[in-house]
Amino acid sequence: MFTLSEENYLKAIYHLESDSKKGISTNAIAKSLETKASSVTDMIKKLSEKEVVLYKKYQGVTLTEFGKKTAANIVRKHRLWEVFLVEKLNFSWDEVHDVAEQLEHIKSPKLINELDALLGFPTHDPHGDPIPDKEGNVNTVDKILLSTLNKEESGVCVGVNDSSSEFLRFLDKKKITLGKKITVLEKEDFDDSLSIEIDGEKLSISKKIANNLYLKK
Amino acid sequence: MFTLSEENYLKAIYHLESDSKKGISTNAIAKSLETKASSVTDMIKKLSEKEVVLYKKYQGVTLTEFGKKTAANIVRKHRLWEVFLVEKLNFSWDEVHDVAEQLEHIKSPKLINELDALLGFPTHDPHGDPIPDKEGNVNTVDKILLSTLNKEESGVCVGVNDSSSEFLRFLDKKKITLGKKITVLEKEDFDDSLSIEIDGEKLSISKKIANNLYLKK
DNA sequence: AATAATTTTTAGACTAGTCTAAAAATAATG
DNA sequence: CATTATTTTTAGACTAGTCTAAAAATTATT
Ligand SMILES: [Mn+2]
Ligand SMILES: [Mn+2]
Ligand SMILES: [Mn+2]
Ligand SMILES: [Mn+2]
Repeated sequence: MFTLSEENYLKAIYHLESDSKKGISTNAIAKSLETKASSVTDMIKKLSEKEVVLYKKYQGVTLTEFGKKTAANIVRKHRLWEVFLVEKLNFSWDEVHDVAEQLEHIKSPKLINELDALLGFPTHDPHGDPIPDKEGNVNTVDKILLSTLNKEESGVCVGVNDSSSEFLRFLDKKKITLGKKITVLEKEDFDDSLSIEIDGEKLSISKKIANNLYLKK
Repeated sequence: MFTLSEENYLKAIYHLESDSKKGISTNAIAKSLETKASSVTDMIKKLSEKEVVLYKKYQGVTLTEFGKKTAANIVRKHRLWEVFLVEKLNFSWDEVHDVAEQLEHIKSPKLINELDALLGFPTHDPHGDPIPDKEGNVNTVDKILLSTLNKEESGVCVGVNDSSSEFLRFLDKKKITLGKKITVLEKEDFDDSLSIEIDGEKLSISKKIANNLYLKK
């Protein structure tokens, strides 16, 4: 069994690994958990004792297979709860994160299995992120950033890179939701902004937005 | 805000107060939380600082109004989650307690309001215990123990005194569920056992059972 | 009322998790 | 390659929550 704190560390390392491949640095973990490097070093030693990470001083950490499975299961719970909050409890996608952050630590295999069934075995959370299965396997889709599309190309919204409330509410305001088709009409060299078509309407989109919205061609 | 531990102490005191009226003793709290009296004394001081209990050395504690409201809110959450687990996730009434014990500490007013609505604003949990409203008010029903009924009298099952898995599964086996009518056919002076009628069938019930089943006349 | 039994509190210690400040190791730079 | 700069680890301290053992207060019993 893992403590709440250990679980949060595991999850942070899991997410950092999916981006960077190499050993995860103490500082990277500290930044992602808004804690201090010295605290991270302490915790890493505990996690290493528990055989969920491999650790050699000054070399960063890597999750073991056991660690990966454990972390994936926490992510699974987090995302299933997010679906529940949106589908059953009328939360909007920018309200779910903090609550899911708590709910992901509830210990009960039956609870999560039944929740999965209640929700109809969803494959993705409200932000388009894939839900790991019971074994910790994830279906990674080949999604690309809107900013990488060329003029005339189009795709369907499938996820966000930044899932802050601010960004999500911005998307809501612009009526950009998952599942909608976007076509790039124009790319401005000057400020890298885009002119896109969505819902048959023309919309101007900044570089920052285009860098945080994932599409599937 | 209260820590998980503080919340568990508050809830324990709340339940003990509803039985005993007077100041709750250190030992009683220790017993109910399976901890040591010295730990209780420490925690009581913190709770007293936070103005949720009144405390004078060697005199036991009483909840303040604020403390009562806070505790009732935790009980509210516990019982709403129990209803959710039974109604939506196919848990049986003997499986819900440990999970609800964790879920009751999740912090999110919106979560609990929406859950309440999803469940159709239930008034009682799966064990027949009343669910406090948002203000912490409880609808106490005048329920009586089966053991207090006289020969020929009858009532409807509305709750349990002991909510251990063992007792609840025993009731399941005997098909004694909330809402069913029970009539006392015979009272044995020898061992205080009862002969009852339920579902048109005759059943023999020990003193221990009769002391843990609540009826409403 | 005096003594014994019980309850409660205190004193001191321990673990988990965190922090600051300093030391050690690694990486970057001229 | 020698010197800086950065990263990481260690050392020591702090809080929350718990425990054991001993002291103090209360309650029960002769
Ligand atoms: Mn979390
Ligand atoms: Mn998400
Ligand atoms: Mn609890
Ligand atoms: Mn209950």
